[in-house]
Amino acid sequence: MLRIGMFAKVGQVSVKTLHFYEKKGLLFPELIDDFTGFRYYSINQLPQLNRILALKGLGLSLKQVRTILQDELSAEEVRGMLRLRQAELEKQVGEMQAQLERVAARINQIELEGKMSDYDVVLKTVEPILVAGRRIIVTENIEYPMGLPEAFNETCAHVEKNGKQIGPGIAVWYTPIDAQEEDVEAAVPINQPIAITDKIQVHELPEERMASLLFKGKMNDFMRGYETLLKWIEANNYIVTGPYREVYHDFDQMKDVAVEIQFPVDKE
Amino acid sequence: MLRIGMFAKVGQVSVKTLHFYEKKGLLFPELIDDFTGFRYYSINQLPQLNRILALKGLGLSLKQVRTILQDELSAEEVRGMLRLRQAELEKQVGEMQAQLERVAARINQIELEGKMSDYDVVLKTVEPILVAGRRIIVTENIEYPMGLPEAFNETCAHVEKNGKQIGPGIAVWYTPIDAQEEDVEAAVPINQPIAITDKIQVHELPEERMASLLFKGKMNDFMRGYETLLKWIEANNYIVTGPYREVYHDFDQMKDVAVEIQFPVDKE
DNA sequence: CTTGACTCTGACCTAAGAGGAGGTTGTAAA
DNA sequence: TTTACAACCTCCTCTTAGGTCAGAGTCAAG
Repeated sequence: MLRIGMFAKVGQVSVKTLHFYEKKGLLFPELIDDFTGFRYYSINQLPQLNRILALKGLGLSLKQVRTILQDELSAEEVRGMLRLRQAELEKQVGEMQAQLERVAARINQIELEGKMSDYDVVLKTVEPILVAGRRIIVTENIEYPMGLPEAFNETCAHVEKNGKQIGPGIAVWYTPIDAQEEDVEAAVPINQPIAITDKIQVHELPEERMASLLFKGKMNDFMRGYETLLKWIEANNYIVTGPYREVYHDFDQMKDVAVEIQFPVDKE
Repeated sequence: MLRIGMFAKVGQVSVKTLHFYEKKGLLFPELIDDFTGFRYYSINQLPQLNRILALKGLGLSLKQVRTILQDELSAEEVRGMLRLRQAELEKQVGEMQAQLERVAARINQIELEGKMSDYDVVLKTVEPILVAGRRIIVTENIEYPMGLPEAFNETCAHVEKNGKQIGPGIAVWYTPIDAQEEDVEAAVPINQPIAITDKIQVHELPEERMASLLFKGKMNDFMRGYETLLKWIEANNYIVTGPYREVYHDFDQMKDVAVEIQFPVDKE
């Protein structure tokens, strides 16, 4: 018979851990002195403790360990749990490696630019959203497509008359980023379908995984947002999978604007 | 100005999270209505939220994130934190992969044997321990070396006379596991140096990383303990790095014995 | 008999929120 | 104007696997 301290020592755990395992129903001392409350363990209980530690060492929770020990699960069931754990672990390793890449990219970026970038990229999943949109082709001065504000004005006016705008305007670029002409849509979110015209269509922007960056500042700095975002996408080994968007959260040309740039991305 | 629900939606976090970040001093609403207590955020605060999420996404704790944001750490300092995080992550990935191996080994073992093994192997670090020991060479019947019990008796008697035994007897095997003769020591733990003789030496067993298994049962089953332990060592890609030990926690030949087998191991 | 090491219970702490209770406010339809 | 309902408020408890005291009782050796 060993007192708890001794048993803890041979089992290489803390006394608190033994208290805790007892409270959780995992391992009870062979004897508890009724008067003093002292716990006494037998060396024969060491295998039980070792089993607990071994299973915990596979990353199972104490609750799972208790299930295995108490309910004497069959080999099948245990194997199932381990398979599950295996899948979970593989996922976690993958996530960690992705995180490692992001950390490395950040370090790299700091070393190159000497400071933390002003903008941060986040990965988000945007919900599908119903819009009324006017799609235009622009061939001149494609950095600031002249027709886009007008297209938004038209669309907004149409939406006002026939329904209700429920969110900030969205520009959707259907052309590759450096093409000779721009194919862009001025889209306005609505909550239910409205009448269409020959120019203004109603459709749903799909749900997508987006790499997103909120640009805040003067419009003449705007391209830096694109630079940062595209650099991030490259550094993190994503690829762009479709049309990208600009969401005009706040767009008063006189003051600072707030425009979110979103690129749909996927790994590899 | 957005109410918290809206801001949470565009920022892709929960309302709870915004409450929490406020409590932790990470992100305060631009305005709180004194009468209603309602929080109002500006879309201009989205970059702040995104920065928090980006840094958290690197695996930094919220406390670290707050340090970075509040104290406006220099690029150097931030890089230092990220380096630290990188090292930490690499370690964790290594541990996870080791865990993955252990899980796979367990699954394998269940599939081969159709049940969970009766014994569990644990990795532990044993403390250095002072012993009085009698080392003998045995050439006959090496599975149960005839001289070993006598060697223990001698050593125990000597220890009794000159000091005090402070733990269970330990046999230390200095020969490879399948050699033709056994070179084994009957060692008895003591708390301070005692007189030596020409046969009984006093020395310290070193601290070591041990793969350990507690065998409990009849002695004629004892070799199964060795089998299990050696199989485990192989399956987990460890190698044996030195003399192995048997610790006789309970060794009454008439009843079940409790003997711990310890092999010093290292990776690769 | 005293001292020091060991043990007991019970309470509070960790990270990052999730979930819920019970009450108040904002907005839209009837 | 009333009413319904969604959104919001604060406060409380819960999660893991124990760690860290505090205050009191117990054991073994000298």
